[in-house]
Amino acid sequence: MSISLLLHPLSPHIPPASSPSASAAGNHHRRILSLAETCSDMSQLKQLHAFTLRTTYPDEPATLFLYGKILQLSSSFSNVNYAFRVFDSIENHSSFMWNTLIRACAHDVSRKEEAFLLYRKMLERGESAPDKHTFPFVLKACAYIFGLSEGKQVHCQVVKHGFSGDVYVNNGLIHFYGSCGCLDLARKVFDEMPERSLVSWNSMIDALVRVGEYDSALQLFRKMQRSFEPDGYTMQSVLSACAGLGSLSLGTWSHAFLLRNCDVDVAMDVLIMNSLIDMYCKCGSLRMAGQVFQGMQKRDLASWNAMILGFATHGRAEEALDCFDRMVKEGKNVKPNSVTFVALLIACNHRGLVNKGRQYFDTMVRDYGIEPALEHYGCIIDLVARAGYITEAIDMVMSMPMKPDAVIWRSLLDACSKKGASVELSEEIARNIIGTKEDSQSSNGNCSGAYVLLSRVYASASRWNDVGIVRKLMSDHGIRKEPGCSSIEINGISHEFFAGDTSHPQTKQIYQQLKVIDDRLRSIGYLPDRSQAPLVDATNDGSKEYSLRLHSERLAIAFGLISLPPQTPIRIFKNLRVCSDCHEVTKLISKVFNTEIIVRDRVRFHHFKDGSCSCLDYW
DNA sequence: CTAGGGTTAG
Repeated sequence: MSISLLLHPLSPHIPPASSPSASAAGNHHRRILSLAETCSDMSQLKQLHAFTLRTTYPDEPATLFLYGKILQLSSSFSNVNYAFRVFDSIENHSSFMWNTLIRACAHDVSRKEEAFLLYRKMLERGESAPDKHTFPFVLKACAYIFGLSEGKQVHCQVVKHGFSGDVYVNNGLIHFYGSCGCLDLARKVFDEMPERSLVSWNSMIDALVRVGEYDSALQLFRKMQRSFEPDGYTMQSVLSACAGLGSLSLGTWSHAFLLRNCDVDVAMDVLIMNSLIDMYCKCGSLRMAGQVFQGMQKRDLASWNAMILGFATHGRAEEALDCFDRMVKEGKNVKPNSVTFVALLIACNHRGLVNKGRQYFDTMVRDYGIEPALEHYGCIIDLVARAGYITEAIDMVMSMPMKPDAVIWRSLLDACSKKGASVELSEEIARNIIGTKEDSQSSNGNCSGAYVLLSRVYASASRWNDVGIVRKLMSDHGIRKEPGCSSIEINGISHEFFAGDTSHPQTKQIYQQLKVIDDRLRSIGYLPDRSQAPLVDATNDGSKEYSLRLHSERLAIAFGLISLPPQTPIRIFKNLRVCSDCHEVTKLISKVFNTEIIVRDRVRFHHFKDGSCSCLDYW
C-alpha cells in the first residue's frame, strides 16, 4: 500500500490548539514513526515530512525525534541537500542529528570536507556533545581527505570525551591512520585498544598492506586467526599482500583458503574475484588469472581492467587488445574508463606498437570523452619517443595541459640517448629535471635518474670528458646509482638478485650459465635490441648495460643450478621495465629450454602511491 | 526510543 493512502485517513487530523496529553502525542508520533519505516523513496518521505509539520508541535522532544528520523531517511536516499534543509529548519539539534548529517557527508564523495567542518560546528555550538557514534564518521571523512592534522585533532577529542575504549571509534582511528600512511600510530591504537573486533584486525592488516609491509600483514593475519575467522575484507588484504610479495605460492594458498574457509557473500564476490585476478597477474600466473576471470558469472569494470592490465604488463599486447574488444562487445553496463586506457597504452608501450598507441589515445578522447591524465601522456610520449619520433614526443609534451613530471622528461632523455638525438637537445631536456627534488625522489630512493641518462648521452657521443663531469657531479651530490633488483621464486623460495651482483655464492656458475644462454640466443639469430653487448656482460663500471634486462641470472639459476624437470613453471620477477622485446625473448627461451616461463612485471607504472618509478633507472 | 566500523586497478 502506498504511503499516500496510508496518510490519507490521518490527513484531516489537526492538533488541538493546546498541548495534547502526553499519551495522545505519544500515539500520534508512534504512528508517524511506523509510517516512516515504510518510506521507500523521497516523494514518500516528503509527504511524511509535510504531515509531520502539519500535525505535530515543533518543540516536543518526540517531534524532534521524528525529525531525526526524517534526516536519516533523506540521507539514506542520498539526498543530503534535503537533509541539510531539514537540519537548518530545526533550532536545537540532538547529537543524533549531527551524527546523521556528518555521516551523510562522510559518505558523499563531494562533501568529505564538510563532514569535518560540521563536526567543528557541533563542538562550537555545544548544544550536544559528540558521542561514540560521532567519531567513526568524522574519522572516515578525515581518512578520505588524508587530513592528518584534522584526524589528530579528532583523536584528541576522542580521548577528551572518554571514548578511547570504544571498538568502533578505535577501528575508525586505525583506518584513518592507516590511510594516511601513519603506520606506527595505527599500530599504537591497535595495540592499546582494550577490545578488538574482526574489523580491528582487518583495518590493521589493511594498513600494513597499504604501506607495503606485506610480510607483517601476513604475520598479523596468522595471529588474527587465533581469535577470528577471516572474512572477505581480510582476504582481499591478504591477496593484495601476496600480490605485493609476488608470491604465487602464498597467493594460491590464499585462494584455496578462501574457497575452503570463507563464507564470502555474493555482493563481495566480484571484488574478491577481482583481487584474485590482480594477485595472479602480479604473481605472474596469467593462466590462473584467466581462469578466475572466465569463471565469473558477473564481471565489472575492474575485472576487465585487471585482466587487460595483466596482459599488458606481461607484454602480451595482442591479448590485451583482444580483451578490450571483448569488453566493448560483451561487457554489459561496462564502459572503459581512464584506467582501461592506461592499460591499453601500457600494452602498446611494452611492445612498441606506436600506431595502435596513437589510435587508442585518440579513441579515448574522441569516442569516450576521457581527458588524458598525466599517466596517459607518460605512456604515449614514452612510446612515441622510444620509436624514434622525438619531435612528435616533444610536441606532445608541449601540448600537455599539465606540467610534465620527471618521469616524462626521463623518457625523452632516454630516447634521445638511444636514438642519437643531439647532445644539445638532450642537455636541454635534462635541464628540466636535473637536480630537482622530483628527479631525486624517483624510484624508491634510487637517486640516479637524469644524471645517469645524461652521462649516457655523453657516452654515446664519446664525450668522455663530460661523462666524467657528470660522474663527479653525482658523487659530489652524494648520488649513487642503485642496481636493479629482481627475484625468482622456485619451489616457494625466493631468490633475489641485483644487477652486477657478485655476492651470490654461485656467481661463477651463474655467469657461466648466462654465457650458455647467450650463445644459444645468438645461435638462433637473436640479438637484444638495447645494445650489442652480450648478455653475460655484467661489468660494474657503468659504461655498459647490465645483463639484467633479460633476467638472465634467474634463468641461469633455474636452468643451470637447480635441476628442474621440463615443464616446471619458472617465474621471473623483475623491477625493470619490460623491454619491448621481452616477450619475444621469453618465448624463444622457453622454446629452447622446453619450459614454461612466467615473467612478472613488478613495475608500478610511473608515479603512484608507493612513489616508485617505472623506467630508466638503470644503466 | 533511533544509528555505527573495514575495498577498486595505474
